[in-house]
Amino acid sequence: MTKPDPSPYQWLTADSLTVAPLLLGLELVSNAGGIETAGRIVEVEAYHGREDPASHAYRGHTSRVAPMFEAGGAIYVYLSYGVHNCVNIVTGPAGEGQAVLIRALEPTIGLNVMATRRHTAGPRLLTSGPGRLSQSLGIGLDLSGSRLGETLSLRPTGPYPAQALAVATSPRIGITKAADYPWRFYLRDNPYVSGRR
DNA sequence: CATCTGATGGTCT
DNA sequence: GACCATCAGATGA
Repeated sequence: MTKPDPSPYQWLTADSLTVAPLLLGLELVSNAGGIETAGRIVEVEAYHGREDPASHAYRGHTSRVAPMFEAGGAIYVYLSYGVHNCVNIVTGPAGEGQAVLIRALEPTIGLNVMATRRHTAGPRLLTSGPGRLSQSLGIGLDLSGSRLGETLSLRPTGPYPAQALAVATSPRIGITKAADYPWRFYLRDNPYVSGRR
């Protein structure tokens, strides 16, 4: 018999830029409220720690961003514009402050539940965007600081075509100096990738 | 299609 | 009191 892997998320302690493209194609599963909803990750955004001006960890360790300084596999949720929750998967070793923002999913499980939570049934409006997908999966601020394997987990899905991986290097909003490294990863031509380019 | 703007609340200064 | 890793609805072309 095979014993369950005690640490199936060990690979998330790698650098956020390494982890980000590996998250594409995986299914993000939520069991919030005891109801299963899920979607395939099609767009992510990598953030570094203290040296990345765009990162919430840039200004150091505060209570809000404390989960970002946990070891890879932790969940960091923040409230955006007073309206939307956004989910990050923390990466890197403890103390680094790295994370990957989940920007878009292709909905796979519980579309009806998502439609109820979102007050719309338009498939593209369910999980195409960080605020939308969090609402669809029932992800609240209370999940910040939890770990994958609790309410949220990752599950492998089928492979995607090699040419589907796309990378953007355009400068982030708020950064004077253009990002000199790739930071946004998405599945090319996937209809659920968010509109922002 | 593109661009603009109001909503709204936690966090930090 | 300022600042947002966003979204929906409105308006104009």
